[in-house]
Amino acid sequence: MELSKNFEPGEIEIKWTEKWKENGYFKSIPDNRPPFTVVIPPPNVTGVLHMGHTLNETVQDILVRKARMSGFNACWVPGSDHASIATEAKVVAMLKEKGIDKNDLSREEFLKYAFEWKEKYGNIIYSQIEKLGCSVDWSRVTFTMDKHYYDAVIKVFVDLYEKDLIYRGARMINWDVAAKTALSDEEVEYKDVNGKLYYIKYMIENPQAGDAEYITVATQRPETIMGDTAVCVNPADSRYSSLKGKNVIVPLINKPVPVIFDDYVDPTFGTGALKVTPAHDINDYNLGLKYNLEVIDTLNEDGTLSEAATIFVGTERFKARREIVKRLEEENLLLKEESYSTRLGYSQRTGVVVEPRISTQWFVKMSGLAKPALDEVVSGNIKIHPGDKFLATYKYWLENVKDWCISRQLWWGQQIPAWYDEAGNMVVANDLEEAKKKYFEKFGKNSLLTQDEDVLDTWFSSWLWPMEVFKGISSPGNNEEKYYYPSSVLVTGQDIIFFWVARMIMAGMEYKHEKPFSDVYFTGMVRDKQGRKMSKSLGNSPDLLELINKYGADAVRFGIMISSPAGNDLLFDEASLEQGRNFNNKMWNALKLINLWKEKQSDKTDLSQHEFATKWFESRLQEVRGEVDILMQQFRLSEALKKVYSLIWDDFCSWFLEWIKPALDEKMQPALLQKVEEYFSSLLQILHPFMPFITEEINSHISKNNTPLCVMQFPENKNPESEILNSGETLKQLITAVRDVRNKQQLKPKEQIEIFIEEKDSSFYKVFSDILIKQVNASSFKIINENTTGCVDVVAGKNHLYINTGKDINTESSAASLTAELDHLRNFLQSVNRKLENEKFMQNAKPEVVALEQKKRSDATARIAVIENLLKN
RNA sequence: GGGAGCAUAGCUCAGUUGGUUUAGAGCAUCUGCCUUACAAGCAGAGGGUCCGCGGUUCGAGCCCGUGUGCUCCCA
Repeated sequence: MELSKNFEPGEIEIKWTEKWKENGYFKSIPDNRPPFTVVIPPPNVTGVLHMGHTLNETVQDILVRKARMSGFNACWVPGSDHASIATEAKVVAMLKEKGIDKNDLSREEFLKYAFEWKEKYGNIIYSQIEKLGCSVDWSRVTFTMDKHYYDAVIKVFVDLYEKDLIYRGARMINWDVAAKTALSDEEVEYKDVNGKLYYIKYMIENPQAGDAEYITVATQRPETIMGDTAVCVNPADSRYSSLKGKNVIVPLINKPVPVIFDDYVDPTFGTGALKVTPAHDINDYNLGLKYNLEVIDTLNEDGTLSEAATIFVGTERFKARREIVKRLEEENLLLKEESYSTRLGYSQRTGVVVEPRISTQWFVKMSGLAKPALDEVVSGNIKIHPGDKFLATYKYWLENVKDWCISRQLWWGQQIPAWYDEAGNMVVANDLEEAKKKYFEKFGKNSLLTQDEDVLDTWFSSWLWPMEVFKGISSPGNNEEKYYYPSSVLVTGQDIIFFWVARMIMAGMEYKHEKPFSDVYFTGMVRDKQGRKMSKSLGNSPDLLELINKYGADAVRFGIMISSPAGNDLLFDEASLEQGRNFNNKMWNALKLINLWKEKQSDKTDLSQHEFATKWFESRLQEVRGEVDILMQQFRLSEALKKVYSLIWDDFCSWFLEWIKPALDEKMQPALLQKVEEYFSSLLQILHPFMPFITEEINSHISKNNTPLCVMQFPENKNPESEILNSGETLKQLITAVRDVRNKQQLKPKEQIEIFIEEKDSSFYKVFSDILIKQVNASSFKIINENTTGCVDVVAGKNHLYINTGKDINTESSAASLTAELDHLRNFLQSVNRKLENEKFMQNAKPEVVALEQKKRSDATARIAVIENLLKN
């Protein structure tokens, strides 16, 4: 069969995707094998895969494929979450384009549009996961708004409410004025910004003669002054002691408010006088509670000034600030402006500045749930990788966790199962019918009940993910759950350690009394090659499908894994994808070489001349297979891939294939060819979890076995023979050293040389002398006992070679390099001798360390003698 | 402001309880090659004050202290 010049991934990827799917290789049903369960961190249904996902899914696929090939019943559950805020925003925008205002729709109508939208766009993400080669079980796709999932979320809400772990109350919460909903603390991102501090006059009501007419209050937010209900100073601050019992006049609205005295105020900050706006600042709110102050909410839910503000009603908050500053100036109430660096909270979802707002919301009590989740990780029952980095963060958060605000003023999501009568009496129940029953039991009457309008935070559904994908909440104790739960590894980004990971552990401990996963592997963040975060606004995030089109999925997987040290951020550079593509071609060309050999086979059956090469390669294979196993158990996937890459490119292609390559006029022995194909197939098997498509494709050309690699089980690994590995290393060293001489002497490839080696143990060299001769284009290789003249001398390790190039030799440059090496060796020997002559070293060092130093001394001494001898001649 | 992590070749990183030839890899660089699998390649080479300073030790890239720089988390 004619093979293309280079590997062409496109059609091959489609072919193998189909084949895997048709045969259901990734479908998992419980059986006698041990399970290896992974649940995908559900991406937003609205989204497309970005590079962070790509890294994540690739890591999971590598682990899952490796497990599937190692005797496990591997089950990787795909899915997506409904992403309340993001999706609702997209649907609202889509409706707007159609000329429909969300406010004109009923909840049911809106949800109908939302589900239509989800059906249309929600599958993009799945096709991308498939394109990447992810071996997920498509029969298990789960969406956080599926019927059973929805019910499970409601069930958990009701249960936690009945356990008194959920409550409803008015609290200061983070308000997103764009999405018009409450946010949890974790959804707020703080950024340093340059703000301004405005110094404003608050006139004193009925000042006494000789007293000041006003006090100066510094504020960053003049637009909130209409909500002021007091001015607070420190009781120890002598500047203000005369104000006891006085009122001051709030500027612009001319409203008198009391001066209160509290330690909370820092006299050294600003002017030492604080305006108190209980509705718009958490600290002011607490002061308000203490001093029983009125709470005046001067903002609407969309961030415009409310009726309560009385002036600038309907003006957007930042515009209102500018207008108010202008008016204060006009009225001579603004003393000065000062630039001031501060921190502002931004909504993670919409990017707008978050408003602290008093609002009645639902909360989960966290402290009780946090304890078991903390213990599980601290005790090592759940292992975090890399642990040194994240354990402390995890601990700190759980030890200081605050209650979780779970209600959102949206429609897209699980509607809170609380029902109210007209007087505001409430029951919590799984559905209306149950609510009616409970209501009657509680209040002794029937009444018209209305369900809470709000939905639950998306994380309140995804924290059940590892359980409910197996229906562990909606039908607990079912066989699937028993078999697959707890899952094996969770692979996710470190940015959602609190949002998701910690909460999943809480939920798992609460509902299963068992961890949801045994290991957590945190991948780093994908940055561009300048180290900047990838973001839409910077436009530095490449399109995954374009990359796959350009390089192939295997090359994308390779590129992202090779530059992804465990847990560290990854600097994404297309050059690494190129490296992956080149690697594909390298393997493709090895296949082409083997195919050429197939076409002209000899009838010879004597393999003895290739015994060294084959035995050596077998041992290398075993050695690397063992190393890769260990690295993968430690989640050091990048290093494992590097090992396999080098085994294939260097050991197999550059060394082994060249060593056994028949001369131009010779044919290939069938028995040798078979071994080559076996080795290649083994290599492809080791590489398969990393690069599934090309490995399947090449293997299908060379393997007699029809089983695809994705389900082919790894053989039991044997121990490599260290002696032959050592000999192989020596042989490589010799070849390289002689080639270096050839280069330096500027020999043409076709010019032959003679090699002599000085060594007593000739059998050591005999086993590979044929290979050496062939690899350096020598006419002969002789073992001698004395010095030879007219040759170039080479010292490779302990081996001393003489090379007759048949040309005049450049003795000067070789003498210079020998002298340099001699210097180096003498220094080295000196440092070794210092150790060996040190009594304390001899007393304290372990015997094997001493022996090693002695060996270093004798080796170095021997080499020095060889070089000195050379330089004499 | 509190806490964590990192600093090794031009770049990205390995370097195991302190001792393995006075530090390794990939990429990049340089030199020579159109050698019949592969120029998206082959062969070879160069490249390091292990961030600074101090300490512990017979011995420090590794342990301790301190300074500097960067990154992240929390308020």
